[in-house]
Amino acid sequence: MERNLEVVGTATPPPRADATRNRARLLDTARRLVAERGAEALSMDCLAEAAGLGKGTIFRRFGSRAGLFEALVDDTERAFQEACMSGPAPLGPGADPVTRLVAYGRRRLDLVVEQGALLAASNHGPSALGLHPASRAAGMHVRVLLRAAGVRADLELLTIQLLAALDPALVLNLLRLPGMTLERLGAGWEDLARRVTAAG
Amino acid sequence: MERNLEVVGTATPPPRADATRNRARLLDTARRLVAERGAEALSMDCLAEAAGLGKGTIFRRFGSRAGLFEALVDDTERAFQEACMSGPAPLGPGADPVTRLVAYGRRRLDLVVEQGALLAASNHGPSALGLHPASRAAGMHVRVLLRAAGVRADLELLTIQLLAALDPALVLNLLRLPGMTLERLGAGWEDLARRVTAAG
DNA sequence: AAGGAAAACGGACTACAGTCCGTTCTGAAC
DNA sequence: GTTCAGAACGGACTGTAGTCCGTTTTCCTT
Repeated sequence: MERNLEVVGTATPPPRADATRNRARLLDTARRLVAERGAEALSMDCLAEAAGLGKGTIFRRFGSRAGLFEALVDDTERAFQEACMSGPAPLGPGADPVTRLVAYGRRRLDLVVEQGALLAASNHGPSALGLHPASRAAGMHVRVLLRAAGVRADLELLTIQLLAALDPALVLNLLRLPGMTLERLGAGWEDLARRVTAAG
Repeated sequence: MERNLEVVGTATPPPRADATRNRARLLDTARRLVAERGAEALSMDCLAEAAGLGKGTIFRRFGSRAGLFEALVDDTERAFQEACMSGPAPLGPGADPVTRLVAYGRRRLDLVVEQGALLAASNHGPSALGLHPASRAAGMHVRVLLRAAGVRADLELLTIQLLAALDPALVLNLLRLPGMTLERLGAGWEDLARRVTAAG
């Protein structure tokens, strides 16, 4: 008898019951603590104690602090990605590429305002690269839009340069500056996007 | 008798001899350790021991780890800033603004390759803002060039967006990507700068 | 239902940035 | 030269992310 009837080749064994239960418990507790005291104040020791679990369990499950936050924003990121790929225009297909690119940045800025601390904390490493799936998806999306807009350039690089302007940590800090508003950032993004796509 | 003959008004008392000596000793030791083992491997405990000083002294002098690295790159940053303001073209005055902007980014990328780890470690906070003097000077310079190039936009914001593409941590990570070279980054910057300044 | 291998767990442990406060040193005034 | 106020120092202390390995739990096999 095979241990896995569905996939014979690269079979990943199903997670154990306690692993699943504890994962859910950690995420629930984390969400509660974040709601109560903010994302920055959430330490791993604190979470472990509040969830009644060991610290090692957190790191086994999520790999790092950033990995935990990545899991926390996973739903939102999936929904956002879905909206980009198959939702209504102007974010989804239907509008022209530049309009979609503008809408992408504006919606992204909204997201940062809504849950910026979570997003910033979910950034692994020094700066955004195409490592975690969410940022990989973002890069793909923007690159496709740029190509569709007829931009002829090093699209991979241009994409990274554009997305750097939407980096949650950067945006969060900008919003703390006097005289900086979400509207202004949105207008700035639109201007940048139009300039970059203007030449062709 | 006045304690300070030169500046009467807001007189900052001169630093004590031991403070000056220890500051120099810390910087020397730090430079040596960085040369031997790299910037990432330099811990403050380690530096304190190697310099034969207490850890408190480091923090009293430099405020933070980033502050220490800021002091370490201070010479280079000053020279760079000087070259931008009054050096030979195309970096300094003489060339047209767009050419200067292109040269600025290219030279900045060179600097990141030369001492990227130091620059990355000297970044306070989450992402670059106009807080420490070096980045304030960079912002001023780019903003002036954009204005001189006739760009009509939210220049403060556009400057930040452009400089985000030169962030040391980002650039350092990009260079680790397969197929990414300094030349490619330079070309990418040039393309971005020309696109942004094209519209007016 | 019993056995056992592998996965998951727990919490002590390490390494690190940054703080605190009692102690030491400097330099200016007399 | 003595004094002394305040600057500078030292290193123990705190809080944090992440690691390690002996112990416990799961669940497949028989």
